[in-house]
Amino acid sequence: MHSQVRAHPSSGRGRPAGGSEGKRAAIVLAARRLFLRDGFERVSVDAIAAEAGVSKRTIYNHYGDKERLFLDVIGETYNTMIGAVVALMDKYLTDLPDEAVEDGIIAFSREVAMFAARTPERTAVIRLLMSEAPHFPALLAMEARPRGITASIAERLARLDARGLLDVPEPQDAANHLFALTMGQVNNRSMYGAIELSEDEVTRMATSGARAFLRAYRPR
Amino acid sequence: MHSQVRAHPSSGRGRPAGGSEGKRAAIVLAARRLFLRDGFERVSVDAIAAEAGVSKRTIYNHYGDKERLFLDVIGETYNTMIGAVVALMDKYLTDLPDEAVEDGIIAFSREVAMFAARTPERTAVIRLLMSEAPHFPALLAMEARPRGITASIAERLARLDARGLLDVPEPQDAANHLFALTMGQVNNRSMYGAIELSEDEVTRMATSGARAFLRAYRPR
DNA sequence: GTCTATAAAAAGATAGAC
DNA sequence: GTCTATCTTTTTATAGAC
Repeated sequence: MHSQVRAHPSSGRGRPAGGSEGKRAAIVLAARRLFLRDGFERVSVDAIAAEAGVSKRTIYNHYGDKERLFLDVIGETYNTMIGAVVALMDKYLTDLPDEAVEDGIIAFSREVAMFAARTPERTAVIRLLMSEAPHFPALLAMEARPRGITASIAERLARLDARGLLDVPEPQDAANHLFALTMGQVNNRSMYGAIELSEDEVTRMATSGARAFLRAYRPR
Repeated sequence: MHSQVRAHPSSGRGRPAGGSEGKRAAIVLAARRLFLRDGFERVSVDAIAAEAGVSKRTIYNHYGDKERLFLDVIGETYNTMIGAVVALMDKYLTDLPDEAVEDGIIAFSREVAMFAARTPERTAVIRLLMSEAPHFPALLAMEARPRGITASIAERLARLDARGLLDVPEPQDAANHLFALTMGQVNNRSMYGAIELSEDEVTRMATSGARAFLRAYRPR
């Protein structure tokens, strides 16, 4: 059959060997790497133990079973990725000078689209979430999170509306549209990272998407 | 790779339920059902054999190994789904009377978004494609297909532009935008069907997306 | 072509020593 | 807490009869 997961035992060695906490961290790191790369079913607990440089029994002592380890690790990774996207949102779209709103939104869109296309951990964890959610309903508890992303955009758009720089009667809808026209386009076209997109493609998509957004929401 | 019904070696016509061709069809049906529901790794050849009502050995005689059966079945299912979407595109967006273009595009968007949300075979096969593509590079050969969908939209938009009913200088970009604002929104928000969306939610998303599209591409 | 029966390997989880 | 060694079940794939 196709290759089974066999990690190199050496790759996990050399870390602070001492305490229980160090081993736990090594397990999390190894599990994240392997789960994101190969999915739940294709990764064996043996492989995680080898990659982390601990025995399999130690993993079972810490987490009880493979499923719990998976949910723990993926949940944490997902939250980290959502946080990174929200941070990106907060970094841009703030304090745009009146005359640079349109350029600012275009630059923001490019940045966000490029981030979407070039952060393999983000795409991998979302692909994993989508494919495993039917088998681990607990994963669906995280569904509410992405709202935070567009909520963050909506807040900025409402501010731009208040300054009369955009015409955004429904900020939440508009935020969804900006998201769909930039990051959403990248997600769909790349199949969440399964298909590689060139930098040019991403830039063109984001730019044309942002321009369409501006035509729709520019004050008349 | 591609999966067509093989030419029957002995019989001239028909398909006796107990014959080789009948069994092959039963295998395909069972495999599609189980793979779409549970993914590649979670489905055993034993389970497929039981579901199809044939022996495991018969499956191996027909397909050689599990991977080939999977690629065959998923490839055929994916092509079928793409065809259904393109057919939907072709059904709408044609012969819109001058005064009903905007309403027609909104109706089209709702229809397409609802189809996207309510066709579990479509979402399941795309989720499967995304999650398995890294392990089966052959699946990536299908990546070119989705272009057919937006190309179909682009053609209609260009026609509406020629009639002066829309202002669409770049039909392919505009088609991508309409797709992103309707079906794309549904795909992203539902995580390709992993999260259930209410009918109201889908309708609201599609309607607001179509209206944003129209504001961006309405003639001035 | 199709079936029953059976390899051969790998998986998740546990026992018991230290 | 951690390790080595082992149990039990399930998996893919094949042998050989009909």
